Amino acid sequence: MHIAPRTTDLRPMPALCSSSGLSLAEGLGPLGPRAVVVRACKDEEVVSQDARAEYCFIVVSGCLRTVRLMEDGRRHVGEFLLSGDVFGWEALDRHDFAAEAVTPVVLHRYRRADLDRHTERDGEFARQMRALTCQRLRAVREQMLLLGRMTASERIAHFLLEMAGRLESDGGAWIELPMARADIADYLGLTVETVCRQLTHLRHDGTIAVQGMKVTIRDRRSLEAVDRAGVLH
Amino acid sequence: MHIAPRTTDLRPMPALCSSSGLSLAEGLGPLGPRAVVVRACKDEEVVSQDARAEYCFIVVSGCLRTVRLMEDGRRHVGEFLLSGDVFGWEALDRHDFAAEAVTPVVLHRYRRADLDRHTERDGEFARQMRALTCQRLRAVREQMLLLGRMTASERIAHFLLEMAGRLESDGGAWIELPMARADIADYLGLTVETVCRQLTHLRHDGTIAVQGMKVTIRDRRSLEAVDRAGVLH
DNA sequence: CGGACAGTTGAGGCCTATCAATGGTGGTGG
DNA sequence: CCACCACCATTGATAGGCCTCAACTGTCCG
Repeated sequence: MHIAPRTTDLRPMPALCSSSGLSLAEGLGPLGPRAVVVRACKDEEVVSQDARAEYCFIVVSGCLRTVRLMEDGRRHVGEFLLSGDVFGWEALDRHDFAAEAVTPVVLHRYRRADLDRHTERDGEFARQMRALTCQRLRAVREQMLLLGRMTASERIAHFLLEMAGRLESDGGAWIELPMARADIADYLGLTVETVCRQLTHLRHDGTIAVQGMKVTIRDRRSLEAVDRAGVLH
Repeated sequence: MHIAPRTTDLRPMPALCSSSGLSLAEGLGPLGPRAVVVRACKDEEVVSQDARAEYCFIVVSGCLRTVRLMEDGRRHVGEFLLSGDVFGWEALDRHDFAAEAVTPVVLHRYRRADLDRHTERDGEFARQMRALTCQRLRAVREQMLLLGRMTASERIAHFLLEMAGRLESDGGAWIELPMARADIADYLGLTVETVCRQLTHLRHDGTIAVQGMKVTIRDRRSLEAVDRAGVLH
């Protein structure tokens, strides 16, 4: 595993509030596994595809992407990881994808062996980790429906709503997308050009406003009308 | 949850060998949760989408599909479940997809609450269930790459190799696909017509032979050459 | 100021979806 | 036992959505 070179201080696991509503920290007392703070700069690889899965991470700040590459260069982004998200826990022997920093990131790193031991001792912690994995599975399955059956405009609408829900809006309605168009394209199974065109289309409709990486949703109804096509009932 | 009406006998959990190399039965002694045998006929729904997740199932024989529907009728098949596969374990509060019988199936049904209790008592069992969930996650992620970035011919090649690996070949090289073309199409994010055309193309190439639902791979190299595009290295 | 790179927009083509028709097969009822 | 029907599989013709290629713009940074 390729770890960012500036691994720094060692400290007990901090209290951390997960954006997904679950906290890895809950249930871990001062006797729990210790975290190593890891930093990575933009586009740096934190975990290599096929690397032995020795560590597990929590995102403290910043954004990462999980990436799979094909021989001929085609790329797929599995998911974006934001503050509070956990990754590396669901690996078996090896990571089956790479994790790269989309922005500069701060992570807490845990030895999986330590967490495994802790899991066996703390039933509540085990339950939470299991729930985390199940949530991940649910999210990935929803993405499968998107990739298999949705049109480009539906994918974009879905993506914008997802990000609006996960990212902090700074008081106003503006959200700052941390990732580039290419990342969005590889996440949605589209090309950069198609992503641009769809955004332009929504902009001309007045549904959204775009300024570089900043986006604001002006007409949430319209977006949801497109996105709702993907939900039963 | 809509359970097949012919729920029958009650019996202690049987020894069962999973096709994925893991057995839910392992680690469960005679004191483990009890299984109810459930049967469902072709196309019968075993679990409804959004139903409360009360039960967990192991496939004893037959084949099922997990299905998600969109308002306008578009359908997505998440995965095919074969003998030894477990489903319902990874649900949180509710199942986020339906499970339908592709062929007549026999299942063993467990109360999730019972399994949860057993999980807390038996660390080895818990580890196995966790590994099962992780394997499922890995499989679903691979499918994401397929849906997001592979061409129709690559998807078909990948599918045939996957099924050849999972299904019993009857001594000869012939495998009997349990599912219809429409199921394959919804699984691969294609249309029925495209699936047919790709199979025809492979047949004309001499790569495979097709007789209805029976398929045999005549030139494995060719298939792998197409499929390998999806794997790194 | 210039080069690199991300984003945007345009033109054209290809792959796959859509629509339509035919062939094959299994089940059912006369 | 066979005719009929429903359904699935297959094949063809056409259209459309998204990709590919290309040019241009804007921005950041050396």
